[in-house]
Amino acid sequence: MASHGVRGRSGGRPTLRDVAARAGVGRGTVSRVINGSPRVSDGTRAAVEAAIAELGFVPNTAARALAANRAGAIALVVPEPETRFFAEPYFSEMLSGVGAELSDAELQLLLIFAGSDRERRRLAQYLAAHLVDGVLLVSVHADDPLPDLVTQLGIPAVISGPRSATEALTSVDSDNYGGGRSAVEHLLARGRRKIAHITGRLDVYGAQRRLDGYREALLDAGRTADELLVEPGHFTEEGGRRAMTRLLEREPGLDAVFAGSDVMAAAACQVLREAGRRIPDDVALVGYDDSAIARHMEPPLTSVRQPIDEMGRAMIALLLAEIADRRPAASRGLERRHVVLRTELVPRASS
Amino acid sequence: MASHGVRGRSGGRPTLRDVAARAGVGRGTVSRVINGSPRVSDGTRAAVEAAIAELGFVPNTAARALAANRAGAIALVVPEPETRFFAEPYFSEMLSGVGAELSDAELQLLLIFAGSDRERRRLAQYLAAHLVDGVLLVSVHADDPLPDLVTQLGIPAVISGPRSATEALTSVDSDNYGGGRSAVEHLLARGRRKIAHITGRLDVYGAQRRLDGYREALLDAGRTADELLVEPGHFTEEGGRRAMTRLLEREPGLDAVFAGSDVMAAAACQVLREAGRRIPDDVALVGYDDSAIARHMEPPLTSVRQPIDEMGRAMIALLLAEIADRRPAASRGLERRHVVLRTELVPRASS
DNA sequence: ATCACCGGTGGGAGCGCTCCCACAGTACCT
DNA sequence: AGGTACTGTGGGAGCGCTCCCACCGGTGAT
Repeated sequence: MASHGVRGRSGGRPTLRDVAARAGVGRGTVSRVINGSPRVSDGTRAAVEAAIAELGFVPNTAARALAANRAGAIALVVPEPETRFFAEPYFSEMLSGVGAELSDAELQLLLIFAGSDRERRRLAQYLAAHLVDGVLLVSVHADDPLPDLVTQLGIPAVISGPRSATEALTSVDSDNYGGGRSAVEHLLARGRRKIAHITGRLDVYGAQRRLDGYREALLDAGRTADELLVEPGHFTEEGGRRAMTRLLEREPGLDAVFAGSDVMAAAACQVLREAGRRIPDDVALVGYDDSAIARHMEPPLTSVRQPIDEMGRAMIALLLAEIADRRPAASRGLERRHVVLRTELVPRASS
Repeated sequence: MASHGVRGRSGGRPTLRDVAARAGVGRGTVSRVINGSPRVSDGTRAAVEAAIAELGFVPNTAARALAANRAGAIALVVPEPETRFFAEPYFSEMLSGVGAELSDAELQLLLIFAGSDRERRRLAQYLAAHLVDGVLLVSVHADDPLPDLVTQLGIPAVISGPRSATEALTSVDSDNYGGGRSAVEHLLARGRRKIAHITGRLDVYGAQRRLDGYREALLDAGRTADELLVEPGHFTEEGGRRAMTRLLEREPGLDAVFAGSDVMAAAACQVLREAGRRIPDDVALVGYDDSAIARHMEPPLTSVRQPIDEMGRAMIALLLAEIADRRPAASRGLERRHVVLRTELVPRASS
């Protein structure tokens, strides 16, 4: 008795061949069924599906990946240390959007931190080994070499905040310009006259765009955008505090502040209060992100909401398209896709 | 010209066969080198390593997994919705311990949430497909069917808080009993006489053990453990608030509270203050977890620290051993391993 | 009736690796 | 001298899948 071909060593699990035998069809047909090919008659498909159910067949991912030359996984790369990842609700929300959109596709999502040099080297190796079919990049700074590495390796990628107006990678972003505008327009509509702006790090493109929105909203309203009313806050609590302090010294007559993030708005709020200013009576305050902080501040903070989970969804959709496009290897490098989602002002008691 | 065997379609990447040709050795030898087999002479090994470096060879994971019948990945399963995962610093710290210990092993870590029914079904499929070589289970409730599923599928697993004293799975835990004791002993040493305890959910084994430690420390000190001084708090802020309120009504003369978690301690702190009690003058307070909350409370909270990152490390070490043990399929089911790491009381101003 | 064509199907030939058997060579015993 | 053992090595035979070519029979055009 030859023991040849009786059953593999994969823990006794049925294989595609077993299914084919059971259903009385060829291996190719079973493969077509599990891959949803339209070139299978209804009767055959039903028979194969029955056999799959009876045997409890689950395709072997490794074999699939090997034969089809794809990894069956995509990576969400966070160029930050883990601690920041957990601290920022931004990532959590992004992750849930990504997960939701991905749950249909039979792709595994890998979460990769690239905060330290060590981790970055590991990532580079990882990408070089083509262990993922595509990459999602979030929270990338303007001078980060990561996007170039990815481009160079020819790995499909989508970035979640373009690094500049001429971003080479397919990107998803929220309308930072519009968000900045809406904050200012809201304050103007409330009768505020002297509106200051605490910016984020201006090497982050989104922060720059919020500033642009702030300026142009003022100009369009027939005012001059006074540069003395603009102060950088670097997206940090400490930066926000310093910026607010300086603004108060320089422009004690201000009656509104638009902060580039909720964290900075919270810091500004403290400084204002310490200076004896009441919110919103003396000074109106608007933040950005509509994070948990905004809702829990006293008074609750008016803030510009970004549809982060939608952004996650959009990233996956674009990435899947990139991956699919890749096979024909056709017209690459020409038309790049950029999706911009709109923001929404959430008015609360602070303005 | 036959195009046979020239180069695979894997994006032009070199294969093990290319390395073998380049080094002038057989394929088996190259395989031995990359797998660190000792049965290779030094000279040959050097030659192969040189060839690998020159070609920039990276083994194909899928092929490896297929041939060796292993997945090359392990899963960290969190039976909670994502939101809680991000909210609890516990997980973040655990993850970093796990990551640190894992970075040497060439295993991929998958983070899997199993909060919803849908996610659980997905996970079951995942495990059934043997896409991971082992599973790390954290934060599992006593009645969760997950551990049984894993056992049934014969997947190596380590659990991070045993479900009972007779946990069947290999487990890692901190010394909850000792932690409870140390909190009480600390309060006794500070001269406190009437020490209350707000427990966590008692269907969580660790919470039960903390309670045991509380009781026995009191008995060992020659006091009776008054059950009227024990009140369940369910590990939640709201639960902690209610428990403290009830304790104050029932035992207005208490002069110390040991809470089963920092969150509950924070809630208790509020209630005490509203009741006009000063901390630590009137009532001393001790928490559990030594989380960020403890450090930021006013006054800073004395708390029992668990070495969470060490626990993560230990889990990986045990899991790797389980996976290695599995091959010989020898004496299974007999000796189970249980590691208990010691806790440490961190004294601060609240006691 | 002849031919091209197309939906539906079977199965060979790999994908790149690991496992394991076979075998050469050396060393050490009887 | 012949046996035994062990180290180091080569390469065949898969692992379970996808891809693709060949083929079969039924249509519609010629």
